Amino acid sequence: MEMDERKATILQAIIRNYLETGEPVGSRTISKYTDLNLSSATIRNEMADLEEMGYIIQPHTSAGRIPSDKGYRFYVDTMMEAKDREIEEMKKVLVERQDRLEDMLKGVVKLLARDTQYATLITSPSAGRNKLKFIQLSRIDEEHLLAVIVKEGNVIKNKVIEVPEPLSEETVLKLNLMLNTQLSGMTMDEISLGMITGLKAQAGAHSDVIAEVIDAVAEAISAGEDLKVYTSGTNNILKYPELSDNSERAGQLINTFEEKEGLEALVSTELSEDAGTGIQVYIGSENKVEGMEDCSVVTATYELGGGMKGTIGIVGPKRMDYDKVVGTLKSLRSGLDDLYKEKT
Amino acid sequence: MEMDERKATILQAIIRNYLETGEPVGSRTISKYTDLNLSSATIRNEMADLEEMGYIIQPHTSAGRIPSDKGYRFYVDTMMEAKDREIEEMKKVLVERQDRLEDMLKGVVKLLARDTQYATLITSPSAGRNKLKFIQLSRIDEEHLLAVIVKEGNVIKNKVIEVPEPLSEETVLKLNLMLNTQLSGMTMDEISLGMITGLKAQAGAHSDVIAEVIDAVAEAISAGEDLKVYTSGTNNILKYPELSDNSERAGQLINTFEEKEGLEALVSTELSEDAGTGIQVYIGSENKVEGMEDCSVVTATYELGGGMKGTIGIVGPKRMDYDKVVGTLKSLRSGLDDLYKEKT
DNA sequence: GTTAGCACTCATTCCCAAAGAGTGCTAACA
DNA sequence: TGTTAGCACTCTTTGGGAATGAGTGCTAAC
Repeated sequence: MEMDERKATILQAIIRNYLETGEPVGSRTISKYTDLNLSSATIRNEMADLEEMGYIIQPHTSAGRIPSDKGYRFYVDTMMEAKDREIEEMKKVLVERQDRLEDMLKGVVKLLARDTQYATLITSPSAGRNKLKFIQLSRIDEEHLLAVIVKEGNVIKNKVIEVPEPLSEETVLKLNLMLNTQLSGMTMDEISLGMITGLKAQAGAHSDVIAEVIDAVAEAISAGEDLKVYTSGTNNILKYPELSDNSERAGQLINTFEEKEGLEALVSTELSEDAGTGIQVYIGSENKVEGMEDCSVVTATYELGGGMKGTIGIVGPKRMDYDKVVGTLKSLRSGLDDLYKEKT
Repeated sequence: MEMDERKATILQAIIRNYLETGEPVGSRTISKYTDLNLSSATIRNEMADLEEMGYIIQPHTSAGRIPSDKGYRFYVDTMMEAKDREIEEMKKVLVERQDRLEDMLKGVVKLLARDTQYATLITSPSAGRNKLKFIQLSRIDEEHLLAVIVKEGNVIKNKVIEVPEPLSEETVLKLNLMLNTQLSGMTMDEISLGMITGLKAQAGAHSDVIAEVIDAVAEAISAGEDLKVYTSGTNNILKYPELSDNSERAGQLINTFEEKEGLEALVSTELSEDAGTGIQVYIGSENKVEGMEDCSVVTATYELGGGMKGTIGIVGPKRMDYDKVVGTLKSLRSGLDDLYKEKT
């Protein structure tokens, strides 16, 4: 059996209709819905074929058909067209350019949730290169030292270090100089054990301080730099009966969103061939997050320049409005691009 | 009509039972449940009285009674006894003393949610005194300056400032000195406009940098220092039909928790007479958060010493297990106390 | 003051019939 | 050979009682 044009049209019609209503769709509906001028009987024949081919499913005898994962996949792959939707509002928010990146991300994800009525998430951009720019030690008081670690892309990390006895201003200055001459411009890999031992030796009595600073540096530089995930619109999950009527599962989903557990998994798999659009669609069990088998996920990676990359994601039911979602994400990407360009 | 001992016993029995089952409770049940040895008919008489007095409500004729807000209030006020429950697990987590306060708070709130099966929240402790300890300016690169602002309690804020033209190391040192001699130890109120103008004049060509630093200082010092709220167990809301069967409302609740909107309101009202326990109970519409009229909220303030104060809250249905919740919060408070003492 | 008894009220449950949606198959048609 | 009309059949959904049962209020007796 082959997929011919008419079958494709019918499949498309079925999916479209199902996306709107969430109800199984019957042959009669399609007969009227499309402009093929075919009777319901003919449609029925075709539908039987489509079912045999695995694109649609009958929940029970004498119900209409609903798309299978394979059906959705076909739809997404072949029929999706980029609609440049207007999302003026979004751009406006982006352009307002909150000085705190964090707030901007929260704004974006919230707006996106309101616009699409799905659950959304965004990860903070991670600097691609992970180089140390400089370190600044300062005395806070007798017992505490503050280490400020600045990375490429002006990402900053603070750490308070307890010191057993007071250090003189002079000592602090010396340590500062030492650390910066040795470590500036280094990446994690380049900081060798030998170097660390050398530093400690130089520091003499204050080697324990150095050890703590090095720890902080390691923490700041490596460790996925605590990838932050912001979410919004979790409550939208309740709007789709197929996700919420099993309250066990709904609870698990909500929890996943609240605790952010496993969401990185959605976002970290860049492995697919996204054809340069930066947009990826996972249907049903195509995503590997536990409890999300009944959801579809659309993700887009964005760039803010300087190797700052992050991911935006939308999670909804399988009968998601793929057209709209993909369109929105595309505009959003370009919006973020513009933002960066304006800024430079 | 007066509240005598027997009425109180019956009311208590009704509430206890309702907390367990979530179903309206009838006279027959109470007759067997209590050790008063009264027949159901007598109980019915008493219940009629209690209803007249406003402590209980009949959802419809020929249903059992459920407690009214007033009934819960009576229960909470008079019958609650401190049970020192064992929460070894919690203490253990606390004692592990994660170096990052943030992680600790997240851990606590999560554990609390798992233990109680309600939705929970915690606010980051805010330093009571809001004094400036010192300011540190450093050059990041040609165009950027980093301002590190350290407050009492070693709370740190960073701000990257763009500068039109490069500043020499010397200038930065001078600005540093200037800022610190003038501003160290100040509170928000003490920094007058005159002082700011004076600083700007001293800075000469670099007065715009000073302006930005002052802005950052103001932001750091005032503005409730971005009170952070962490939540957990939002999905527990779905476990209580009286909250979740109206999916509109459930969605709103979940949204409130996700966006943290209005949760500050729960937490900021210290105005009540908490008799030194630091624990407060809001029943039904006693709390002022929109959409939370059907919930009860129990909050406890905790202290980490040095004027660092925060609030823990538990949100659940009105038929919350008040005994358990209050007990848990009490232990938790003392746990946090211990943690602080150990540390000093 | 307490209790037994009884009539009465409602929400809930269950069952069954009717309706309705949709299918698969067959036979007729162009 | 593809399309269509028609029909029997299958299942789900809906709606309406009837039965159930929990619980009350009231009255009369103890």
